[in-house]
Amino acid sequence: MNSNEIRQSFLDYFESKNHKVIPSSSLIPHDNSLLFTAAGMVPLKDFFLGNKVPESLNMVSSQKCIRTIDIDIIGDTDRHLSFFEMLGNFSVGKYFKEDAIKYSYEYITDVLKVDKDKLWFTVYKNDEEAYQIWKDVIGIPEERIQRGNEDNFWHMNIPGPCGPCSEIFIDRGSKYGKDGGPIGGGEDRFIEIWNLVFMESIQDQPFQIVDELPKKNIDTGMGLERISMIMQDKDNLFDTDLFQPLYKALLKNTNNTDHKYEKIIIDHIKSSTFMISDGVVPTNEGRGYVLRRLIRRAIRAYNQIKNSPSSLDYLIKIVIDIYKTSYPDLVTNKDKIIKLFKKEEDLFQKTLIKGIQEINSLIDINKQVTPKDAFYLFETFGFPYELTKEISLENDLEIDDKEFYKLYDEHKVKSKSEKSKETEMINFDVDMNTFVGYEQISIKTNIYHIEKFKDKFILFPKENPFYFEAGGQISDKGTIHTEDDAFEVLDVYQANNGATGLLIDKDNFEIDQEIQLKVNESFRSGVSKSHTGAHIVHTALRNILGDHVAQAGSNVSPGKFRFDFSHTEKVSPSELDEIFSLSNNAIFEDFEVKTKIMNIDDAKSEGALAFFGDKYDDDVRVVNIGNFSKELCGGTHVHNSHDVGLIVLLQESSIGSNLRRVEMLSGKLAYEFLSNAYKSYKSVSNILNVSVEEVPVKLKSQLETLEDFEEKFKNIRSKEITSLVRNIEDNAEIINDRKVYVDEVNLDSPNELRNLALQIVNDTQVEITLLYSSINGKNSIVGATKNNIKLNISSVVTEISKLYGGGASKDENLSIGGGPNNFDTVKALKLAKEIISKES
RNA sequence: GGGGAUGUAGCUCAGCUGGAAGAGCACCUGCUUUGCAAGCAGGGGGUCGUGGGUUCAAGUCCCAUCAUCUCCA
Repeated sequence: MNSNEIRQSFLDYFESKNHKVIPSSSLIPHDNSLLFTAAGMVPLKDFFLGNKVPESLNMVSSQKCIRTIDIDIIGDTDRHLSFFEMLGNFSVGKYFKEDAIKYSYEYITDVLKVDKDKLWFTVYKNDEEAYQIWKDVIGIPEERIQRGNEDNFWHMNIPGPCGPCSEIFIDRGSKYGKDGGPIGGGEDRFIEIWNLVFMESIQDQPFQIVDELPKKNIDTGMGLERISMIMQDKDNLFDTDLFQPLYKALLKNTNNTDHKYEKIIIDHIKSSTFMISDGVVPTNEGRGYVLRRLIRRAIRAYNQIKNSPSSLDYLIKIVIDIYKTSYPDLVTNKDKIIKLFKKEEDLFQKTLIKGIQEINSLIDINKQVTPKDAFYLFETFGFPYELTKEISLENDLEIDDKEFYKLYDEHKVKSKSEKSKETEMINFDVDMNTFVGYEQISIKTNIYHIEKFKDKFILFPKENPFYFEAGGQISDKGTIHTEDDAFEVLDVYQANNGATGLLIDKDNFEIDQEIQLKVNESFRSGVSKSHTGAHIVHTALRNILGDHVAQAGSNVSPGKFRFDFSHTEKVSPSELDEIFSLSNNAIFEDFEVKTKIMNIDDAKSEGALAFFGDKYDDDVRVVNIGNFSKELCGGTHVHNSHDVGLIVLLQESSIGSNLRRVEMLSGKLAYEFLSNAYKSYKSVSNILNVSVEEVPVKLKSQLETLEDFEEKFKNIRSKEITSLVRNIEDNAEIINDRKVYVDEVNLDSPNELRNLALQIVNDTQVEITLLYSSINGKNSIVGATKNNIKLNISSVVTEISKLYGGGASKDENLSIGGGPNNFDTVKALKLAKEIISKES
């Protein structure tokens, strides 16, 4: 059976058992606390937690996943992959252990036709129920059911749902290791193919069960790669049809075979392809950084074994070929994937060249490479440590690994960021309330729950019009009214089930009390203008710059908004101009803004943009701005594009490689900005005494005139100085047969003073000169001699400058000095002459 | 979010404890020469990223800011 057939048979089997087939969701999870979708249940989390109800309680999927925790191990083993597909069947409170176990057994033995005698099973140590089902209902001999400890208990490491699990293994026979079953036997012999999780309890700490879940869920996962390996009777994952085409193509371009490097390349190129396709861009932070590491690790491995300078992009095409039927997006995004990948290849090439330069100069100068040097190379230049070691070894230098990794760990600790306020988890046990803020901003309702929070209180109203910060839009502001009083809402909080509460600092409320909630109207309308504006700008950016533009974050507040997006280069002024005229024209088109709840598949097929990664949810809220923009969005918006008023671009900037940011104003703030700008402009036109339109031309000509005058002034000044120089020549005195001129002069700048001294010794018979000038009340002294004079003028100037509390430069023929203190100039110059007469 | 580094001529970069802005390549002119990075002589080209500050004096020190590279979370 090839892998496509296995995937399909799995979906078909469970569809026949009343499961709804759900599509693989994006690798970018909706939940921003996760880097990537790492399991089939990630997109379904809200259903399992009871926050939402799915259309069908039984579901089945083949979910693409990324796991990068052990990225450094990939290549060393035959088991680790960064990209894999998880086949899974799920039940939200519908069926439980017995059916889950029956289905899995039937699928494996009847559909895949795996030999029953090769199957082994594990259950959690005290899960008697599962044990009984395997033994009595299915009829598995007791010796092939083992009881496990923590490996057989699933939880998320936080307070929340948890439960035992049961795993299914296949015995690959004695050539893969010793007998004894999955627990105790050979790791490579007993391969885990399927994990069935029975989510039934609530824990407050890992393994501390405090309660039963009201509804019991089933969550299972079977790695497609592993089951393919079994079904295709291969030794390892890389020999399956999911990897073989890549492997064959790679071998054509390499000389010596090294399995480690081959595995790294094949695995990483696959995960990179999928990640870029789902909108990740190589950058220096977050998901983008993981992608960058994968790409660079692949290139580095390729450099070790390739036989000619070449790009790895040919493998991307093969990845797409393997997966195109299940993931047609790959084909659509092919050009984008290759473009971004090659760009990262080029960038890495540059960092390698730079790094090699640095390490060579270290070896040349210091004759050694310390662990500190190696870490410096790695941390500042991104130069791979193994490469540093290799080059050092070629020069008979060794580096202490331990010392290097010590520095690395120190750096990791130093980089740990402090928790921001927003990510604080609030674990209140509170029922869900209803958000009514799309329709109403003022409402009478009742309090159903009050929570003390630090020295303040959080009220939970049954119906809530306050928007909680999400999708970049900041939380609403407003007030709570009782019959005779009003309280300001200090902040909006959300409990982890999604119930929204209002923070106040007064303890004046009680459960069931009726209150009037009022969202600040102008605040809300300001935010809505900005949010609709952000959608318009998003579309404009995509229209002008291209479809690779994807939102990387946003911040929406009254009158101001900013939008971060992926883009590989600086946006040119003319592009910005186009983007903003397109945006403002959209405003003037009077597009109606309509929100509607629709099925996600329909939304997608209509081309709606998903701001962040999609999550599986049947119904999504889609915001349409005429036919101009269509986005999935939970935020608040104005009713018509003209309500935005105006969009002004403040600036475009970089926030990291391949990431740009635009900052904008909307509505009244935009008007005020332009109005002030116009006032300034108008006042400039008044000063120049021309009409506003003529300002640029007039200003330019004025500046040219100014330049002209400066030039002329310089000429006049230099003539003046020349005549001054002649005068000086006449007044020079003879000291020790040398023509010497020492005097105070009146000049405008230290530069002029220096030039004067140079002219005196270069253009006249004077051989030694020392000049003092008070320039803007500051003491400047300069001394110069003809080249053939032995006197070190620097020492003279230094001596004199000391009188003023300063110092001087050290050139023997020209020295500039000065000092901050007051001193009698006549005395100073007299002393200068004395020194000159003594030393010359 | 936290750390490290860089920004000087068209390009690649040097510039020490502050004291007259440099090299190589490229470019222009002339001579020599017509063969694999051609030689010689001369020349043009710089807001030293930007804005402040300290100082008699800042490419150099301090602060802010922008841009680029890079490691970590």
